[in-house]
Amino acid sequence: MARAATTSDAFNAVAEPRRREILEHLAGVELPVGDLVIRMRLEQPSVSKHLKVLRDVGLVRVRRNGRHMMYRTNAEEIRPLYEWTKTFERLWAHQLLRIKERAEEKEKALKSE
Amino acid sequence: MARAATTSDAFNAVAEPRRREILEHLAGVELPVGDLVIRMRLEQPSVSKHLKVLRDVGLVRVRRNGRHMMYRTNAEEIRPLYEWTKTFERLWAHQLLRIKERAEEKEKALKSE
DNA sequence: TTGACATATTCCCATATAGGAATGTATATT
DNA sequence: AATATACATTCCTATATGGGAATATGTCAA
Repeated sequence: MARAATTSDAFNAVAEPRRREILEHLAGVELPVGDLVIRMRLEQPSVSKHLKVLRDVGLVRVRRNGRHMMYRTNAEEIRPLYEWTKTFERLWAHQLLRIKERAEEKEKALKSE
Repeated sequence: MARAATTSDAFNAVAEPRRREILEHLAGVELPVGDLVIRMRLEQPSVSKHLKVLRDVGLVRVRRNGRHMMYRTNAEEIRPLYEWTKTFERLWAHQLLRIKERAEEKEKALKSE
C-alpha cells in the first residue's frame, strides 16, 4: 500500500508546507488565487492544485466574485488537529515541571554551600 | 517533485494514522515493540518501520532493555504542531460566537411573537 | 556454542504525489 | 462576437512511500 492521499484528511493535507502557508495567508481573510500566487511566488497551477486539496478536505471555503475565486481558511477543520495534539499537553507540561524542579534543586544546593 | 519524505518533519510523520496510534499508545508509557504489535494487530516489521520514522523525527525515544527495545512518545516534538494549530484558535472561536449570536437572535425573535 | 526470542532491515510493487508545461473553462469588457 | 483576464485541469515524470515476505542482527538462556 502506498501513502494515504493528501485528500484523505486534514492531517495529510497540512503535511505539505505550502498548504500550511496558504492556510496562514487565508486566516480570517478572503483572497483571490492571484494574490496567493504573488505573495507565495509560486506558479498559478500549483496554487490552484493546492487549493483543490484544501477544498477537498474542507480546510478552505470558496466563493465566486466575478472572475475571481475568493478563498478563506475554514478553521473548524483545523480544530481536530488541535484537539489531537492537545491530548499530549500534559506530557510536555510534565517535562517542563521536571526541568523546573531540577533548576530549583540546583539553586538549593548552591545556597547550602 | 514528489511528496516530502515522511521523515522530513513531524507534520509528515503524523500524517499516517498508524503512527498517530503508536504515539497514543506510547504517551507517558514505555512499551516494547512486541506489545505494540499485539495491541495494534499489525505485522512486526510494519511497527518497526513506523517506529523508525517516528525516531527519525524525534517523536519517540528508545532505550534498550535486554532483548527489548523500550519506546515512549517524546511530546516535545508534538508541541510545534500544537502551536501551529493554536494560531487558528481565534477563528473557530469567532465562528462559535457567531453561531451563539444567531441562536440568541432566533430566541429573541420567538419571544417577540 | 546453540537455540530461541525480539527487533531491524531489505527487497518487492502498486499507488500517490508536486511541480512544470500546455491547455481548457468561465466571466467581464468592448 | 472577439479578446483579455482569472482559474482549473490534464499530462508528464521523478520520487517516496506502506505493507507483505524473507532475511539479518542482537541478546539471553542452557
